[in-house]
Amino acid sequence: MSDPNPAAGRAYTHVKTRILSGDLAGGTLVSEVQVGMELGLSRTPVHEAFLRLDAERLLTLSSRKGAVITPISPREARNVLEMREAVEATAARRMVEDGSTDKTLPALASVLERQRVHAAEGDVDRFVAADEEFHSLVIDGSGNDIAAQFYAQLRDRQQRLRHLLLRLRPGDLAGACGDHEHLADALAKSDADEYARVLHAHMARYEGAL
Amino acid sequence: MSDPNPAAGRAYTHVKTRILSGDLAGGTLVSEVQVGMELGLSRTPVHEAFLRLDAERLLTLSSRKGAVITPISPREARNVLEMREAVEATAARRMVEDGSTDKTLPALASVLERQRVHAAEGDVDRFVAADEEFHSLVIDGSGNDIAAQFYAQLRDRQQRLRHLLLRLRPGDLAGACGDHEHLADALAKSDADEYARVLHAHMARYEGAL
DNA sequence: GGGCACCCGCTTGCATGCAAGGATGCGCGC
DNA sequence: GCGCGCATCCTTGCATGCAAGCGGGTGCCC
Repeated sequence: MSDPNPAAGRAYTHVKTRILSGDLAGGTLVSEVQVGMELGLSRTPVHEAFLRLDAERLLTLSSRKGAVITPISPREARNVLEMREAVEATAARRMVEDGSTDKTLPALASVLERQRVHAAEGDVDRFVAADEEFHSLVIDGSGNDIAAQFYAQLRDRQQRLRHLLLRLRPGDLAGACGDHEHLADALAKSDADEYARVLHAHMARYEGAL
Repeated sequence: MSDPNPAAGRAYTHVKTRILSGDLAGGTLVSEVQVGMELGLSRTPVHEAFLRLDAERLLTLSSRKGAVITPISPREARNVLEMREAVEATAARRMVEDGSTDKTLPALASVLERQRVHAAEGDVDRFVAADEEFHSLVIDGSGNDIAAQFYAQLRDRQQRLRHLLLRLRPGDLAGACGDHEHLADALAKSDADEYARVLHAHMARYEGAL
């Protein structure tokens, strides 16, 4: 996903990073030549990058006018969290149905352990990385490729929200760890409904924070 | 979505149609020049089309070898149906929470009526179109853009499955209509849980058919 | 006969040229 | 002063040229 072609991949990563970090604000008009100059590339690979980003709804190409960075709608946070919840609850349910939780539980425990350390140290960046890893493990464990594809996009959008809006308060970190512990427990008990309930509360915590 | 640029859009639609209809089987190697010749275009717009289709996972670009049509995995049907169920149940739940079912119910009733006619006439193609319209109305009614985006992709993938595998038996049409009636009723009663239950059964019906 | 190297044709990646479409701002007419 | 039209600059859409990577087939050598 990160090096399909040297030039096009570089352009893609460059622009995407700037969008997700909030460096390029919504509504900004960017041109292919401009980005190309910055990276020493011609328009072609930049155009490719723009097409991919357009498919991800991170910008909108309008013919012969340029590309405008998609503004974040007020409903974006709710939309993202709702979809994350839907996808992940379904993934957990499938793992329970298939009896394949055993393959994922050890990895979850390992991530959770690291996450607790980062929470204690107040290392928010690593904490967030571990948080994402935890949820991704569940998605991947389900074996549903489409869920994984969707989840990757949702992760991007949430990253963009995180940079735009406030950072998590350190006090929330411990609570999130507790949530994850409950989630892992629910999986260990093969209780998909409880997983869904706890996940819903977990998302509500984030929604409150945004 | 269907005419971003004249040439690139034509190439995109052309190739996508052939993939979804099963005309281009999984594993087939297609080249840009080949498609360009067929449509009287140069490689550039065809390349654009390929990039978009790659983003939708309908084909895979491998550098300097060509584009291979993504084969349908044996798990594809289950993956698609699971995600459809997750997304649509969430959409219905939001409509209930927001009390916005009233805006959608009349349209649902209208589609349902048409669908019954098509079922009675055994017009499978129109029936399927109405079926898709019904579900899309629910998704759109939720106002979750991301859900709509995901659902559109799922619809494409399901269309591909439908063409690859057996057609629906006419006997199923009436049953599907009954399901839709139940779904609309659940929405009218603002019972999101019942909607989810009926939807699950509805999807199981399709999964059995594949 | 078997194995290896090379060459050729295929493919795309990227740069560039040309032309068309849209927005802006200036100047003219009123 | 106000409004309209035009010219210009900006943007991208698409075609094409060139080079590089990959695979298949052939021919050589052993």
